[in-house]
Amino acid sequence: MAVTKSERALVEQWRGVLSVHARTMCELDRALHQYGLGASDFEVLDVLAEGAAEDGGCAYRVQELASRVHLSQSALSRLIARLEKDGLVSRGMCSEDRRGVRVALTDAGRARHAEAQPLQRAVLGRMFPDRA
Amino acid sequence: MAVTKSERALVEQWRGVLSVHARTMCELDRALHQYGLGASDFEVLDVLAEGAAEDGGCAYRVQELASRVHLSQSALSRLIARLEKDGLVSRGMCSEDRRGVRVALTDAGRARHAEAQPLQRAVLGRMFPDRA
DNA sequence: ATGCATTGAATGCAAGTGCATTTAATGCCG
DNA sequence: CGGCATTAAATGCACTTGCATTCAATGCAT
Repeated sequence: MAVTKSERALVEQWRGVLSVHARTMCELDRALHQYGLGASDFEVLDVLAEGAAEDGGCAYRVQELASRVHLSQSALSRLIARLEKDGLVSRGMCSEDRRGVRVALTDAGRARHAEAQPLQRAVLGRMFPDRA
Repeated sequence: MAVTKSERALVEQWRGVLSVHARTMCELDRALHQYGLGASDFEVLDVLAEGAAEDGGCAYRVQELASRVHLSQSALSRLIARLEKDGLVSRGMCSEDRRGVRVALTDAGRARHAEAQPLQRAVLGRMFPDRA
């Protein structure tokens, strides 16, 4: 019976995650669309901006981004291509490994992120009622 | 400063959800592919099977499914169409509202679900280490 | 009963995603 | 040095998804 009960709890837990994820993702997507961004786009910009805050470099390898963001390598590659087309990031070659690509926030990208961040945080605040 | 700290916590919380969701979803998808099912497919079968366990009827309106599963109405409609093509569910018209559609598990669907469920539960068990 | 707004589900369409493959640059072993 | 396995990123492709629209059935008001 312990088995049955914990199974039920497991399923409940998973459903909870699913539910929070779906609702938050959906709201985020809607909110960010105002700024011409999808949730994934913002996620990438956010990581880049955070990196830029720490050291001034703000240049990530695609691989590093992939490990911090929940996207496949191919999806990320295309996403970066889109962001570049919109002038929000720039792709530059990597001096120490010419296969690699360095992705950096442009001024426009930094600006867009700064614009969108408050709204994103507001949504998170709404979706995760205190006890944070 | 409290503001800054709770913002950080908020972001951490959200990233946590994102991370658990992505990893679990991915594993589930891989695991269920063995049975020719995607994660969404199983989610629907699971709801139907659960309903069938409670009352014998096991016939849901599409709307009811939509509210229990995290998919848009259109995605669900197509998903049901796929499941029907694979013979796992059947669509029947709804007597009290002829616009409505009743979706029911077929025997094959029930069987497939029964086959896949243990693996799904196993994955959940692995992804949510105890304290469930 | 007739007409009109509303609701349930299906469908056209464009976008984003993952898998598998490709292309380019490295590293290593002989 | 030359060839071969390996790694980084880009691309072909098929599939799923969501939004907007469509089509059919209701229900309500006149």
